[in-house]
Amino acid sequence: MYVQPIKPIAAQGVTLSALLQPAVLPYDRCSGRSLGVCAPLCNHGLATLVAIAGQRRWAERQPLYRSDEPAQAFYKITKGIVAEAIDVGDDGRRQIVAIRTVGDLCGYPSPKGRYALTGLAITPVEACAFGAAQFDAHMGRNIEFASAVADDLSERLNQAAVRLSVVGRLWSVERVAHFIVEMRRLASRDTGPVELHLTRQEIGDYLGLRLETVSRAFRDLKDMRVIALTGADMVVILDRKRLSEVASGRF
Amino acid sequence: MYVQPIKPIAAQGVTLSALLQPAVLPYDRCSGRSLGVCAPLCNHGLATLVAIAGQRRWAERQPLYRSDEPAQAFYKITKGIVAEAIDVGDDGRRQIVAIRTVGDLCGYPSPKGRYALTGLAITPVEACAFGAAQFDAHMGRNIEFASAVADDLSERLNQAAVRLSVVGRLWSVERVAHFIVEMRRLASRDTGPVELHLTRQEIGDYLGLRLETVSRAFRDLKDMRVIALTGADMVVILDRKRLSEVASGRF
DNA sequence: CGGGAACTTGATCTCGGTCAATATTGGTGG
DNA sequence: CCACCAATATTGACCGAGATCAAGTTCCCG
Repeated sequence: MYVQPIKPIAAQGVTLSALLQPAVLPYDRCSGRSLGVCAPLCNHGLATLVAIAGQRRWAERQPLYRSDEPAQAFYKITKGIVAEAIDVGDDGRRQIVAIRTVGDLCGYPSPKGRYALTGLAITPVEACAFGAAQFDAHMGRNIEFASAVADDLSERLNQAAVRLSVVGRLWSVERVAHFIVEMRRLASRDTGPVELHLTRQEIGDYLGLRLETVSRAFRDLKDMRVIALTGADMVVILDRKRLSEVASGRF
Repeated sequence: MYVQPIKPIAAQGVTLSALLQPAVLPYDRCSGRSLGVCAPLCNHGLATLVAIAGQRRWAERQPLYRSDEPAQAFYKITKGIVAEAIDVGDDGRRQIVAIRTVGDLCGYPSPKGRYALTGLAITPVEACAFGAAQFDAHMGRNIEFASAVADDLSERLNQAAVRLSVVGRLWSVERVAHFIVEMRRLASRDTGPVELHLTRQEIGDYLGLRLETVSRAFRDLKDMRVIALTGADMVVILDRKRLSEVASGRF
């Protein structure tokens, strides 16, 4: 089963080749994560929704959307990793709220019809764009879809609760351990080294730490023989049990 | 318009007088907050949903539900304040994820049919209980209700993002200032002193701080002439503008 | 191979945690 | 109504995790 994108919305930095890419998307890609939203999306009322979807691409470190911008579109990621961030104060403090990947929806608008967060492409990203208004309209017509969206949001809310306790209650080494476990799960491949994708600065913004502290926490985990680093971006997990213990605040 | 509770579900610590209380609930109380959920709840499919609702009460510091317990019921708070918390590690660390009050739904189960969080009555609490299964069923039938739930969840998710940036990126004084602003909004009455309801320990668990640090932050805000304390639980806001500046990380 | 960005490491400082000693408050019973 | 007691809050002294400042080092990428 294939989703056929129609009328791609113009994106900043969109290339001609992006527009010329095969006009079909493997359905399997959609079902990578957030199956709850994906399944009804693809099975029911598909024709309606597909008519409003367009495929878009972003290069590494490009914003998909910015906080406070009028929310014109939602995105369902089909490739790559997106960080959703919020700026704090006016002295450059930033908090990465969530990391999204293939199958996830991102760019839910806040009540006032504007993006609450800034979406940043951590890797090159591809995503299906849905008009926000049409998305809403579809929700109002298709009950299975509405339920699936509610389930998805509920799941995110639980993730947010975990994030909050990580940032609020764990020590730096525990937070970084937790991050590594999360990134392994994100890769949906529990063998081989874990690719982090984020810089130390970004990991810090995700965990509420300074980049130097993140670096030192990696060193500590190395010294504990829990992980090994092969390049700054590649983590080999040596002691999975210990890692998840540390990650959950049990030493 | 009134909601008539039928067949109250047995609650631990429920008193006879609670069961004997007037079998009607003023609708106005329902619409205090989370109007999106409340309105369709009360206007559409009311008969169905009311048939599964029961009124319950809890005393101060009693749990409404506990994390990992099978989720039998959702609650819509009709009176009082509830803290939703999660335990971290096994050394007594605790994170209060959210503070809910009149009109809010709480006790959404996590995917596995168990409560993700522990709900704690901060004040004496009254709430309408809905069977989880019936709630789901109702969502599957009533599209307006499903949309309203999705909107409510979306709103909470945005709140969670703010919470995350508060705990991850603000200094202790800024966090406490933010807490005071939140509690003023919660009281839905922007005049007169703000009642905190939470102990210093609980405020600490909410903000990711120690109780001593919370106490010192209150003193700092007093010294800055931004607030005054009349009793540990009563805050008088002296400089609202300054307070909200501090609360958002701008000194 | 050169240059810049990202990472690591070290030295020092500071905010918040920890431990401990009062002070205050609120609830209970005489 | 008041005295007492336990729970909570405040304050102080000290410590330590993490922030800050400052070099170096490594790793890409052109």
